[in-house]
Amino acid sequence: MGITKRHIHPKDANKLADYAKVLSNPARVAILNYIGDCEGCLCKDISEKIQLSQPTTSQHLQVIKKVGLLSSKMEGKSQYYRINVHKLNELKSLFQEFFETTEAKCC
Amino acid sequence: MGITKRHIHPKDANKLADYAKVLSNPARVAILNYIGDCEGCLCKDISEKIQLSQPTTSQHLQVIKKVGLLSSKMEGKSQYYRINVHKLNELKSLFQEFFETTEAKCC
DNA sequence: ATTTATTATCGTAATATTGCAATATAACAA
DNA sequence: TTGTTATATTGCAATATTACGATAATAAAT
Repeated sequence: MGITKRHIHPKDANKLADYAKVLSNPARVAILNYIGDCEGCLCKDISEKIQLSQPTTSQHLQVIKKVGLLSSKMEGKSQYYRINVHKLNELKSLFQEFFETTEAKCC
Repeated sequence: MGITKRHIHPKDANKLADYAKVLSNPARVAILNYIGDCEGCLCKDISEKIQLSQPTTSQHLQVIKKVGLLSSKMEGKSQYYRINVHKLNELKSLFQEFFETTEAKCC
């Protein structure tokens, strides 16, 4: 089918899976690593750094932004991307909790 | 294209993405949650619990097993799946490190 | 031997994802 | 206005993923 049956799974499972999906592509992980390195990054610079075309890079940026991990502000013709630390910490807690409860249960 | 250009990305990025991909489907997250609850789980029971067909459940189990998060042993006609705690902790550390270094860099 | 129970694999259809070229959009500069 | 620069969007082709029915494979029970 290709379609995931989200409705049959617990909310928590869907939520974690959604966040994991953002991290499930190495280009997006590389983007987050790179953005972490500078403060306010341009799509063009990112695309050069990660060696993907500008349209592809832009699309990945939208995917990451959609879940709230990125914020951006326009300045002139440049769009500066930043990591949303608040959201990053939310993810960090979610994953940590998942691993910890899973470990606690299975032992 | 549909094909991910793994070779252009850093090893770390590919590794994290590979693990994230396993968690990027709510059925697999639900499976890990359920297996955490019991010690040694049957595919049949899991498929009933998560409400997916036996073949689909079996496939998801193989995906999780492939990255080393599950071990299994045959007993009679039953296959008992267990969580590999060692691998689980490896993932936990990897994700934690990713979030922490990303946070440290961006502030 | 035949049935029953459990799991894995194969084949297939539907949908999703990835990546790029081409194009559109927007802001500034000359 | 025209040109330049940076980004987003659209359309598309190739591939991946998801889910299931049908079928095989295995072991125990009758």
